[in-house]
Amino acid sequence: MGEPEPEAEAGGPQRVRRRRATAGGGAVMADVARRAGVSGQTVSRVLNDHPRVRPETRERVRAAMRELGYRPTASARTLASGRSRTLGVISFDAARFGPAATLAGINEAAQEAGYLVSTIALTAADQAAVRGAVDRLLGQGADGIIAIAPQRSVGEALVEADHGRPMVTLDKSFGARFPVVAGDSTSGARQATEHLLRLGHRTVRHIAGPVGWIAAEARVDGWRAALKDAGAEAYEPLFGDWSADSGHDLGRRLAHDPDATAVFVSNDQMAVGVLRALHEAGRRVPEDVSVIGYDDIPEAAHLLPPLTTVRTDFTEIGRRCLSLMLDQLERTPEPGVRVTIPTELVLRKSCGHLLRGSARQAQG
Amino acid sequence: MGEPEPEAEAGGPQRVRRRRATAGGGAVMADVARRAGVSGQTVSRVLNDHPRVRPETRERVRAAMRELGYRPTASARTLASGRSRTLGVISFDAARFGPAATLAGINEAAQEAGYLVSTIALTAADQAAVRGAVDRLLGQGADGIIAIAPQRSVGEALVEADHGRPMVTLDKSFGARFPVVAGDSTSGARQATEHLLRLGHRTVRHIAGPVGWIAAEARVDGWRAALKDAGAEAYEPLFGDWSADSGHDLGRRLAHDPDATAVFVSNDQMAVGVLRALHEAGRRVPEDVSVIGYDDIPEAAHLLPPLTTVRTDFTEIGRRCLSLMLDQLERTPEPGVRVTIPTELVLRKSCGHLLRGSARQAQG
DNA sequence: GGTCCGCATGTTAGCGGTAACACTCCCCCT
DNA sequence: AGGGGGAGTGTTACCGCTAACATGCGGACC
Repeated sequence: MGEPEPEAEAGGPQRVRRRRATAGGGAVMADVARRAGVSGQTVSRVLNDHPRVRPETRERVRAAMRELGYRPTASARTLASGRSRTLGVISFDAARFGPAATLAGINEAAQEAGYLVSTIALTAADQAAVRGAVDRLLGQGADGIIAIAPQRSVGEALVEADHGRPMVTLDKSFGARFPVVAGDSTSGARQATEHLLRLGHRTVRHIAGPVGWIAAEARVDGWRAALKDAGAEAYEPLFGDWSADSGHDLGRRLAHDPDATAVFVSNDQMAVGVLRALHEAGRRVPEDVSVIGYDDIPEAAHLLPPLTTVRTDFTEIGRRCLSLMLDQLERTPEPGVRVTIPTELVLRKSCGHLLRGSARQAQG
Repeated sequence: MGEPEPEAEAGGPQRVRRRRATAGGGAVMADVARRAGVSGQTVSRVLNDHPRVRPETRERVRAAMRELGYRPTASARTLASGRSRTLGVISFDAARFGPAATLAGINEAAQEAGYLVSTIALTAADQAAVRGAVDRLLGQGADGIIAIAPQRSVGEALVEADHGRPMVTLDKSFGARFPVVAGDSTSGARQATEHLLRLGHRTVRHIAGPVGWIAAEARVDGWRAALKDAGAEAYEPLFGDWSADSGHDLGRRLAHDPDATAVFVSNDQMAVGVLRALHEAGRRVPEDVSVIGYDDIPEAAHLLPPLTTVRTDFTEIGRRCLSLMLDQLERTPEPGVRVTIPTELVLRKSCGHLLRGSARQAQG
């Protein structure tokens, strides 16, 4: 049955054939070359769509590849060429909607561009962890790194862990060192606040994201700016941790303050908690209190009441990250680009007019 | 200033030094070896924690690595050893909470085990896409593949795309071909249904996930089994697409049927839509209708009313996937293991007793 | 006191590709 | 007719690392 091993009985203790690095012991380039009657280099050229190959030869090589089920070995290509067609992504809080959706956008776009994505999900934002992640990704041969750096500390660690390869970051700018993509949090917060003010509320309270988070702070800024422009009083924001639990806790504090008639919440999850706290305290939304969230998670339209919120297109953010990365990788990079993804206020039913001290009439 | 290029002026047109494959032009093993005064092989041994190295030598090599900022080149290691310490993950619907949380669990556990994770997020469940993903992952040198295969068709495609490397799948079993991890959907659905029956409801309606999804069908089975055991009538389930939007649509249909006093919904997102539909139709939860969801998303506790639901520990699912993978990779694999992650009914406020034809008294 | 053995380390030959260069043809121009 | 040049292909030398084998050395053993 078994084929005779080539040179199986030649003199002396033969070196053991080393395990192949290919998956499933498949064919390698030399096998394809032999079968197609060409050199390895020609196979390589076919593989890389090099123009200088006669169509007929190309077809012969392709056929040989198909027949042998040939699959190029990425590590060998990477080693020889210095390019891996792999991108590294560092993410935080990957289970939350925003980051997860952004990640999905990056993945999708990467796939279309023929890149593979290696992800490292970090929990701690300390410098050592970030640096370690960058090291592992680069060691793995990543052609570039996309870092979701939602916290200031992460951004700083990233600058620390500097390296030669292209990089794109999300949310945090470092003096035009790397291109940055971000949702326009300041403007989104401003829109939300102005909408509430326009409805007649004397001022707008704010439940913010945690200190140190870029987006959270940008939203605080936008909110504060809108209040200032309108000459409205700015209460100190309450800081949550993005979770519905924290929204609920903080919402209870606001619920007991009869002066609080309008709340801008820094994300929809916390808004869910706020809505519940208000409901439990017997304050109706939007009749007594108006609430605006942020992000427009898919469930926002179905909350009770449907939540007015600021929509962020996370998928688009992810796609833009990727296109910026490709610019750096394959075209002439513009240094220090900053892409801002516009936001849109989505009017639903959680806001109402404030008329002579009492709130009425839903308006979105 | 510049060091003299070694052999820079030796005879004739020198070959151009090829670009290094290392990131940032860093040091390579030979540099470390030279600096430590040992051979490359010894450096390699230190790198791989080989025991046969004198502690003193080991320390010298480590110091040299540190001083040069040496970082091993993964592609070279992979090429030479056949192992990449990279795992491939194929996921679907990566922006939804369940898959995203599972992915996060996998990532976290992989990191602890020293593996890197490459993710391919698929949108279409067709065979070609799945096969392509497997090919790319293997070509990239993945040591094994974890496939989140929530749909029957994906599972079948996976069997089709068979290959030599270890594999772990999520949700779908293929006659004990690969180890499988899954939440215990059937039992979770049964618990939920039985709880509602125990509260006195004559029967329980079901809003199911889409046809073809393993978990959705398992929940239908569990629900049906519980009804059968109790001798309760089984209405045809309504099939949604997991989204709150579809839950809202389907919920409207139920809301107009006064006989519908208890609903088991196949995930929490759809339940959000159902809650809204019920509210809009003027049917109170839990007084008129009891609702149970599935998954226990972090917001479930803050819905109005707080949602009774079946908790699934997605992070644990992810971790178990990884440990099963490691078993195959590094230990003696048990073939065809099936790990089932238990579920737990979390009682909150969306269910109530049905007394003499009218519902009352919240009980979780 | 020589042999055997095991530890610590070095040497050699790849892993599977790609870059640079060399080499044929064959056509076109002068 | 001879030379230049480009298209198509082959040759060679690596990329950075590891497996297998080889070597040197000191101590235990008889």
